[in-house]
Amino acid sequence: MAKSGRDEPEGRPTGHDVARAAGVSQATVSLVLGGKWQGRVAPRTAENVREAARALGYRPNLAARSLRTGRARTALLVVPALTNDFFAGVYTGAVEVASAHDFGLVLYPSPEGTAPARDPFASARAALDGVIASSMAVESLAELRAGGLPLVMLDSDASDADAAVNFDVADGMRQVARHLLGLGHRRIAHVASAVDSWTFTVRAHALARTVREGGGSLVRTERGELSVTGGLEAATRVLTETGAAPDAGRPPRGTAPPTALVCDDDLLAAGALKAARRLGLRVPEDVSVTGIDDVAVARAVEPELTTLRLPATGMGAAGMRALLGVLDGEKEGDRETVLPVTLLPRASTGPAPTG
Amino acid sequence: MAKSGRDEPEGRPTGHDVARAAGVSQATVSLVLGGKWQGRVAPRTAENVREAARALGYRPNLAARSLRTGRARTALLVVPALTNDFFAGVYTGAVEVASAHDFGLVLYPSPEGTAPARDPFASARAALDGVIASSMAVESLAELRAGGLPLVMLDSDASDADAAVNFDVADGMRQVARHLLGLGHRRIAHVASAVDSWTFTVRAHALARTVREGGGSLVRTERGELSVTGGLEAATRVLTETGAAPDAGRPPRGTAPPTALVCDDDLLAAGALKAARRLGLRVPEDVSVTGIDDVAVARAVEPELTTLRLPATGMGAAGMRALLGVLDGEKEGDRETVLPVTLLPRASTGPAPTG
DNA sequence: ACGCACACGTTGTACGTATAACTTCCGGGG
DNA sequence: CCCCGGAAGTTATACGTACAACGTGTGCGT
Repeated sequence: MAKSGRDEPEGRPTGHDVARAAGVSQATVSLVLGGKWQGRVAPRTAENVREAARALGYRPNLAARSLRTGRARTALLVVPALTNDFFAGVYTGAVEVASAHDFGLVLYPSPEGTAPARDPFASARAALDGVIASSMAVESLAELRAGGLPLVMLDSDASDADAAVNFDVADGMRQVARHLLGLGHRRIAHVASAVDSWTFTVRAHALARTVREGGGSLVRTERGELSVTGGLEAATRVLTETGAAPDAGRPPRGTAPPTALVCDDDLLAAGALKAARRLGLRVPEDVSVTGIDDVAVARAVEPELTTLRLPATGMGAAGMRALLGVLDGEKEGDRETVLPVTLLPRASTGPAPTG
Repeated sequence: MAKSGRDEPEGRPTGHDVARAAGVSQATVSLVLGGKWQGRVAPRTAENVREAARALGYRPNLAARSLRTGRARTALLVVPALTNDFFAGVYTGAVEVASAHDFGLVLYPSPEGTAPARDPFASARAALDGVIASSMAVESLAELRAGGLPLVMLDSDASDADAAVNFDVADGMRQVARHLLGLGHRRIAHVASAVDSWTFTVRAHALARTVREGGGSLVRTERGELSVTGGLEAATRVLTETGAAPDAGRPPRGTAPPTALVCDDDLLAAGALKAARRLGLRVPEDVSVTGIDDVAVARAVEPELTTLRLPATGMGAAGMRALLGVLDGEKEGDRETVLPVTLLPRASTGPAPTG
């Protein structure tokens, strides 16, 4: 079988094989397939080369290319969790832009959203040209920088990165607050993220300020892990310790009970719905609940969540574009992109209970 | 700046830099750091080399290594969805084994669980040594094979792959069926997956057979997309069209209403819970519901789901091990690994209603 | 005293690509 | 008629690594 002539070269065809088939040199093949043959190779010849490459099923050896050029045309996307479809959206957006520029995108799910493993390349060991990191803790950010790679931060403080893409989350929180104020709510509680990254700090400030300016007050803040159970626990604390739940035993401690719960993401909000139900409170008749992100669960729960839609795919796309810009050595000033957010009023918010 | 002596070599240190620092040749560096220096290099020298490498922060150039060896020490994991934490578990298990063998693992989320993009390498463009694919449609499997890469299938038909890892899902379905039969249920409905892959076919057969053998009957099968809304729709059809829901308008069409809904995964089951609630049925008093997978939502919904725990991380780990075995050229027979599953009885199943 | 084996390395090369530098051909202006 | 310049390619080389094939020196047997 293997002895039948060696016109069939060992394994995968290389640029030399294509060159031989097209009757040119390997250098010409590289020029043509690399796209920079204008004025250097006759159109007819170029077509021959492309034809031969197609016929042989030629695929450039990425390792060789990468070795020669020093760049891998691959980026790393660091996300805190795979299971949150918000980050799935970020990935989708980023991979679309990447593909359009013939870039690869490798996904690294940083466990717990905190620190990537000692070496992010241990699992995503492909050679990388840059990193896009989402919602990271500060120390792990430093580790990434230590790699010397260009870094784009998503939804985070921009100061330590080469570029940043953020949501206008302050505006979003203002929209949420005004929505609730418009429904008559005056006593509002904040179910916040337990981790203390930039985006959550901004949310808290914008919420507090807008509520105060609108004549309401932020009666309580409880922090919880960004999950349904985290929301359940935090919201339970809010509702029982403020006396919002009628039969919770504990008396209110000076503060009147909130009529609305603003949650830092949809998972927390879903947990808050569970907490309310367990405590015998109806949503939205007794208490209103809002989320952020507009992930799938926002519409899966009952009642469906009023939430902020954050353009996740837009953020991924913008992040990838920003990274490409940095890699192209752009010195332009738009190092920070801000994306608008939209309030989606649904069934989990309603008029504040009278009294 | 740049003129200050060239004792500082351009960019990242290479094996030659390490060699110079350690007073040996680059070949020796390669031998030592490659681990195969036993009897070829003096222990003292080896230690010197390692020391120099550490001091310089040497990192082998993966592109060069890959070019030289022809292997990338990187595998691709294809999963249908990022948002399902079952697959997150698979990834976790696989990456653990990969890291232990100094392998990289690149994640490719195949949109919709059906076909990976025309070229899986377009997004995960790292050079690959093999592929681990989970729950794929048949035609896309053929595309993967066309790449000529070793392929390990997870939870799928083993015939077309170099190795396979499966759950003992037939046994699992028997456990579910016996659990329900033991609670007195005799009329059972199956909320099945809309996609028709191997694992779901097996589930359906095992369920039907065990129910029949236990003196019950499978009164209905409805298919739905593997999501909460898919489950909501399919379960609604089951409950209304069989007359299980009292005020659903449509009369039963010859079949008595089911008292239990066996769902092909936890998302479907969560949707079924919603459907039951909307139709005024209590779970488990009026109807019992079971899921499969034991993902986070199984405990997030009310009541918590009785479900089958499938060892997702175990599957990922076994898959990676199998791939490594294939790459090492093992001819051994254990091309198929079968993992046991466990029934977790929780609050969504109870005694069948009398009458 | 001679060589021979063994321990300890080194030299050389190839992997496939991109690109700088060089060649060759040809037509036209001086 | 000669030379010059552009078009159309080609030749040569380097990227950093792994490994096969070669040196060296030292101790030991005979």
